[in-house]
Amino acid sequence: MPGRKAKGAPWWQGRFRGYGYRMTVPREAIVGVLSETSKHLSAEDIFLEVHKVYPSIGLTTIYRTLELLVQMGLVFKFDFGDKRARYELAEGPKGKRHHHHLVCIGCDTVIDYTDFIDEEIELLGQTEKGLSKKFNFKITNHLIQFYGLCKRCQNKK
Amino acid sequence: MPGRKAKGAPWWQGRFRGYGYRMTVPREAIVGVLSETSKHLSAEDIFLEVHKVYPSIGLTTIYRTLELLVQMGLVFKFDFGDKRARYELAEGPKGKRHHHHLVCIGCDTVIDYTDFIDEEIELLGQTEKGLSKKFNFKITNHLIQFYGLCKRCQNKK
DNA sequence: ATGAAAATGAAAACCATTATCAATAAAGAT
DNA sequence: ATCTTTATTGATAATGGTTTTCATTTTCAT
Repeated sequence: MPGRKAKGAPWWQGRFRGYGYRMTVPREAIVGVLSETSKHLSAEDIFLEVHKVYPSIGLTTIYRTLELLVQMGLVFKFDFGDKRARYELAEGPKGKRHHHHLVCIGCDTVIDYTDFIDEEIELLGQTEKGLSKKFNFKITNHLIQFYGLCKRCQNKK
Repeated sequence: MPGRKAKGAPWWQGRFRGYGYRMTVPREAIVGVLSETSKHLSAEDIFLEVHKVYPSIGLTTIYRTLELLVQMGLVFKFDFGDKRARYELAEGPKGKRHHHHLVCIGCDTVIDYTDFIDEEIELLGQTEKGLSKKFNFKITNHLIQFYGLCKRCQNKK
């Protein structure tokens, strides 16, 4: 029954333990917020959201935890052109589909797309294999973003 | 005779004029530095290089000019994980081949690769076309980066 | 329950990038 | 060549997201 609200430990706790990290209330809350949105949240966005439930958790902890999560591969960190970094939960067990981004350089709006992912993924797989061998790299991740002007910004000028 | 040191106006001057911008000594110097390296320079790197020849040119101007160049499409701006932005001349008339990046998350080393570019470019072209139509986006650019651990960093831990 | 070590929060520090503004230089007109 | 307009520049200060610091609190194996 995959969609059910489980009472047991959330799936990500094992991940923390596996890395030798402790499970804490702030970490729980932060992953919780990330897992309930499909938006690209900034550290402050997450702070504000967490703050509603746990007002005592500070922004510093948000940053520290996010860094940890990125390092664990549980979260992706993006730069979309506005100054702040954006964070997204990497695909979890019940996760949404893997997607790439379409970024408007006029208004910094970001569209997630999944439409052409399959072909991309296949090519990426081959490319990764080739690059790994040639450069002795252990590839763990990739970033694909298209930049351009959204409809609204095309008309602006 | 494409490889010759021309005495006339460098090729990029027309580009500035075309945008209604003036051609100045600092701009000349900055594009000059970028056109003579294949490294990924930070604003400060460029400042230091320019400073050797024109000690009066300030860092502010470097930033302003880079922003201009990026906006003109003459320069690409990248974020490789160390805090500073990195800049690269977009392919010019005598430019090097278009390339993508392989970024080590251990030491922030960046490798330019061109090996698998052709297949990637073709797929990207199709994807761009599809995305443009579906989302009404005017796509002007793309970013592809692979992340992982270089040989040295794999052995470290 | 207990204690060692990890994690946290408040505040200060950091530092790449931007904004300000008076002085300078580019480019067309004279 | 000089003048005039206006973009551009440089020094300085300000900005603001992110990190550091360090004393306090919390986790979790025992």
